[in-house]
Amino acid sequence: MEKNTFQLIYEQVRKIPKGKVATYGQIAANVGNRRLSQVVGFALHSNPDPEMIPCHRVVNRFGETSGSFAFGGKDRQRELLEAEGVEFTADGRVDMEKFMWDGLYKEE
DNA sequence: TTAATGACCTATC
DNA sequence: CGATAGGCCATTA
Repeated sequence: MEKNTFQLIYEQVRKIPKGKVATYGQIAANVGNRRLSQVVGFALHSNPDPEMIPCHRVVNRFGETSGSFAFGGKDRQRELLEAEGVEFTADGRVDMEKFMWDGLYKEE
């Protein structure tokens, strides 16, 4: 069982604590290469395992999804995050300054 | 197999 | 300071 890039990405996404959000670049950095930011989005876009891949906890650098969502709708994301305790701004974004995942670069 | 695109980010002009 | 272009990795057609 080899760990593909997708698996690594899913690992980070699953490790996101409830009530917080992480950015693609952030996850990519934790995976190993920050350039994988796009691949992270791709992994979630494909969303082969939505049951274990909380895409709603993953947002871009601005705190919002790019419009697409594999769960059922971006509106669903706001509901899910709000249910987790995440606050949203009038801009319709998540308060990254306070909810951005703290687990940065976990070097072993 | 090659080419192009992609839920991005960073650096530069 | 603001906007534009590029780049990187992987997937899909």
